[in-house]
Amino acid sequence: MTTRADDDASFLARDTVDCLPDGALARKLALGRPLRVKLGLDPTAPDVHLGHTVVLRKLREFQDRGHVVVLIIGDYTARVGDPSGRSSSRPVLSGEQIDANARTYVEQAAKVLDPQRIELRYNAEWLDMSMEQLFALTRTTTVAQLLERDDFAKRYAGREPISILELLYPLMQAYDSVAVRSDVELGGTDQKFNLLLGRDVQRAYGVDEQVVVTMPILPGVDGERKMSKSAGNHIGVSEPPQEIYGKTLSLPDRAMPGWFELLLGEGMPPRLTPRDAKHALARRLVERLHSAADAAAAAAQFERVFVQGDTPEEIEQVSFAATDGPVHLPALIADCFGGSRSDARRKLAQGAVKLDGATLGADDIDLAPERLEGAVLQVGKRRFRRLRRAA
RNA sequence: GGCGGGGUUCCGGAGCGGUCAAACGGGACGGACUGUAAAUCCGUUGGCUCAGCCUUCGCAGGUUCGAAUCCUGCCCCCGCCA
Repeated sequence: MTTRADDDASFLARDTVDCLPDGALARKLALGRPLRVKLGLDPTAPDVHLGHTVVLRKLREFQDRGHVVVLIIGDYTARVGDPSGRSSSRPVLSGEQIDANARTYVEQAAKVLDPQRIELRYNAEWLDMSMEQLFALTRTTTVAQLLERDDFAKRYAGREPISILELLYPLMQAYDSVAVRSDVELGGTDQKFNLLLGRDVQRAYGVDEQVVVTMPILPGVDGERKMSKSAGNHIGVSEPPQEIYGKTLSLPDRAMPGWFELLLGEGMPPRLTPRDAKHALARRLVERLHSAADAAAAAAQFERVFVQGDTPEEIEQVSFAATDGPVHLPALIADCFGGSRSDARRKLAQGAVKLDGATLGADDIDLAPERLEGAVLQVGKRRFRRLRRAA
């Protein structure tokens, strides 16, 4: 016969990659108390993107069944930084920055999680330990065990540097599990090693071992690599509707089924053409992260700007200085859209700049203010500004 | 402690006395095309008062008509052996 716990377990194990060990989740659920489901966060990266939401959605399912999500802010590790040469991506952060990042993170995660059922913890609380305690922790694991991890193995074999601190990270993460008594830890499949190590370390400390749940990795908008901010192929959950919509449409068709599965938890609609399916996907994502009205507006604007080649309904206004003489266009473009004046000149030469729909050329360096007043300045396909003379 | 390899434009990585604002690849941006902010093709990718000028090749000096390239000192990084 199947119990309630078995049912819950099979529901929660749905679309996971690993749920280890076998039967462990059902046993935990059978305890009948709210489980503590852990997720560790890197406080250096406050930008939550769709890739993270795959794991967050699973956490939400736990919450909806009465369990508690324990978010751990890795403030201690961030404060220490990573001394190995390859670590420009791990700057040392101040306490205030970490707090601000954590707040921002929770705010963004709340688009998926139920903020009422989150326990927020900072790992400096327990990692700021004595040497003696550190020794106890490091004794639980051997170097060989750590070098088992795929990326360490590759780097070691390739004679690339691995700092002791990097080796220590998995141990610190594992100790987090000891400290918060986690029943379950979630992560992407790339976290599998660390999550399993958590079990070993918990056992060494005589704590009940956590269940390891891994989720598939979401590919980025390039359809190739894992979605990440550093790869520049991400869609942030806080991005404006228009951005989310447009970026979703840039997804290669072949990556669509995966996105439907991982983000919406359903198969791709079988009857739609790729084009309609992608628009439907984009709409659903904007609806979830913003609202139905925003989604409709984003769809309309996309149609207008990219299909019809028209200007958007709403254009940001910008004022230009009302000098006596002509206005220096490269300077104006640089001010409006960023970049250098030289870059603006190149854009002009490439026919990328339009004024009220008319393409300007490399010779249009100085324009009379009268021509600019009230006009729409466009650079490329998607950047628009309405010009107003400063009073 | 010993031996060896390095620090170049956003990233990776060529260049090793002039033809170097610096190959090539990636990324980014622009154009054409498209259902698409995809793919593909073409182009751009230090700054500026832009047919010219100015500032870049770890830092500081030096040699030379001329240095990313040679010399001296310094700083930093990496691997191997012990």
